[in-house]
Amino acid sequence: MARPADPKARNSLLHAARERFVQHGLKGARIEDITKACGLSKGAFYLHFESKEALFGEVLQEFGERVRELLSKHKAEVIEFFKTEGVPTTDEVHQQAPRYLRYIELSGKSNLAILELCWEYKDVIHIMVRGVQNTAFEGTAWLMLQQAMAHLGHQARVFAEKGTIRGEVTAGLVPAVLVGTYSMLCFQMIDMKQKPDFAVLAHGINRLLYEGCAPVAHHVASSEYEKVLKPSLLTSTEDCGLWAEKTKRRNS
Amino acid sequence: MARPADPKARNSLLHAARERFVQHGLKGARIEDITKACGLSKGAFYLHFESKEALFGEVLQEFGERVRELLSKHKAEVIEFFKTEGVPTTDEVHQQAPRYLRYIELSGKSNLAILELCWEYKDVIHIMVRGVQNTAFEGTAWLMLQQAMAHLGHQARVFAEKGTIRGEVTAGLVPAVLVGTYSMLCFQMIDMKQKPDFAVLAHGINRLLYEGCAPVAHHVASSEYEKVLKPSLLTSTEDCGLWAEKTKRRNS
DNA sequence: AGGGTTAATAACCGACGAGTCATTAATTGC
DNA sequence: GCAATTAATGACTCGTCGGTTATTAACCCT
Repeated sequence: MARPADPKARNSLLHAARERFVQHGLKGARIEDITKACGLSKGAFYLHFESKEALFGEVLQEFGERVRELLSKHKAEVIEFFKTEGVPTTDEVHQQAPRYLRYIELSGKSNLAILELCWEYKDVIHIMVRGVQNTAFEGTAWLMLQQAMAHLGHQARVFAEKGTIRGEVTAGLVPAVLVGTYSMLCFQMIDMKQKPDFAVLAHGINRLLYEGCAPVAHHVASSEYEKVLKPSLLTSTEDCGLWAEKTKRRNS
Repeated sequence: MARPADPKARNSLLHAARERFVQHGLKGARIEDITKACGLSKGAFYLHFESKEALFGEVLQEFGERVRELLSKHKAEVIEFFKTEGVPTTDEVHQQAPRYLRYIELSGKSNLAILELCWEYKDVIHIMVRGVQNTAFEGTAWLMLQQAMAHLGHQARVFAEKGTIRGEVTAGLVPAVLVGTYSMLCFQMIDMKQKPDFAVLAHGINRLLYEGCAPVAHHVASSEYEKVLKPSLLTSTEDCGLWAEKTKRRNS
């Protein structure tokens, strides 16, 4: 009884929009360019989407759900591991004990999954980080990074209590290192034509981090340590307010 | 013979502009708002600056010079250290030997200086990263990050050759960890009202990184390692093209 | 075939903001 | 005080782009 819409029009618009957003940002991308790329007119866009922002919001929602899903799964796995196997001790880290290595493997698997997801949505990440000036999505990326850091900070605290992480390495530093590193990897993805071997990277990062955080082995003379380093560097080991405040700023 | 310009007008504009840029981005900040904040009219802006972009370019230039200065100074210091003291060995890292600790201290000092500089220009950094969509400065931040990674990658390679960094931790990973971590710290600065104790952080990061990268101690049974971890995770230790290509994209 | 319905078009409107420029105000030297 | 000069003003132009809408085209059903 009526004229049906081109079944692939909506999808085509979505695709073209994401592409333009990467190139010019959410604000910089012109609706007419998006529609033109699909062989449609400007008006057609509004038959399928409320606005540019609504389109991007839809994609972002999808990505967000995938991320949350992954994070809660990882959280459950870690809790399960701690419950059945316990938290690896400092010595186990130094000795490369099976329990430590199993934990690293578990952690690496989860991080690998996150990297894979980031690869799938690399354009969205790129847009979120660099393409949403003065839109409703301003700050979304930063919010997600902060959430990720909070998520990881929780875990780091467990290790800190167990003594797996030495006091010198501020507990708040661990999430920053992890999130920072993964961010760098994500930022580079947009320029890669083919997917690299994330497994190696995820694994390497975890080992680097955990072994780097491990306290100095008991058998090592700690006197050397005191002799060389200026004590002034180490007086304030508390969090120096760096991770305290839950930021709030910028609304255009 | 002529009316002199208000001597503090230019500086006042610079200051107000940076503030607005942080809040609304380079494009989103309106010239009239900037001038209004200084009690001036729109036209006055053009007596002092070619355009908004020119103003920001001036500030950025200044920041860039300070950064380059610091990096080249650090490079010289490291070269000097390697020449007079040599590169710390794996065992020295494990034993927390004086030479290793001196190197960490040197490295920490330099990173501290960088953090201090970032604090001074935290608004500029914020703008560069999140406030230059569709301007000539698009991608500047990313470029600087890449340069920093290249700079650090050079150093990491020296350590890799000496065996201080184990092959498993991809050499390219080290710069990503460092730059990523420092980026996270910089991103947080804009929301802090007072300067935290960067010395503790800079020191902690360096130790975490170097000790995390150190190969497993000789006396530790590496058989455990092989037993638990799937070999598949470790087959491709090469750079998987992640750090190869010198990106080029996005020109509006 | 043709009437009804909806997709799609493109000319149009309106807001917004960068940059201009004729005009006015302030300051200096004589 | 007055002429000369330049700072400073703000109304104006102009291009851009998001969103609207009257009109046309395509399609389905009977």
